[in-house]
Amino acid sequence: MVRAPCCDKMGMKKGPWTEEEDQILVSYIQTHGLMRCGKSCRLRWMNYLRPDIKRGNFSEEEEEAIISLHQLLGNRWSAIAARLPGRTDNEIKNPKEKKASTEADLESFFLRTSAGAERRAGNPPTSPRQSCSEVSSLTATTAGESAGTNGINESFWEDALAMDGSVTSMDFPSEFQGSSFSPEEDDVDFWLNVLRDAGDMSEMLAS
DNA sequence: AAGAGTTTCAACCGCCGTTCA
DNA sequence: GTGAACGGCGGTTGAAACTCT
Repeated sequence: MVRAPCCDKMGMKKGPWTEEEDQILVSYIQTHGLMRCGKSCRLRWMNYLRPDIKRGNFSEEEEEAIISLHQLLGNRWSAIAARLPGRTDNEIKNPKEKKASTEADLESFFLRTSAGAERRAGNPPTSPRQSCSEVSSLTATTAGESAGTNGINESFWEDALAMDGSVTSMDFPSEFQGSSFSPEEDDVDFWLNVLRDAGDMSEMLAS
């Protein structure tokens, strides 16, 4: 599998430099005397100068998304940033200590989720088997293709279901066991919806 | 007012995967 | 097929800004 070049994503040209492009670059450097390596220029552009960069504080929604995605993806800052338009990986990882690194913050976020409401109310976890089977049926109908191409293993399910707080990894869908998995960026929204639905179903089952 | 301590965040580093000659 | 260059990433650093005493 070959990752699509960034140039394709951004509508930029790729491939060998032309004579004309070389001349433009040379004259620019001679005129402006920019003594920066390409890597440094790229970083500056990507993290600061890009016109679509969104500056300023994170909204509450963005903070919650970051916390959720961090639980789901770990320290894959670029993958998290890809789900937050206008935000950079640098911006997200820099204040991470204040976002989700403390138990208190995680608990605070958790208590705002549907499953957290159960925990807050002191209710015992609902049936893991029922909840998990609900999740598995969701994945079977909605994520059939992506499961086939990505593969999903136990650790993903443990991480994902742990977010709900009321289900365990006791009985993962058998078709997902034993295969390797690395969530694709494009699947994150899907998995967040799965987790959200799992929380909602736990409440339904408990009532 | 000023020095110490803390926080913020842009920039850098090094590694790894991809591309291309 | 191979090696150098490049791009992208996560982790880290350090200077500036801010807060506290």
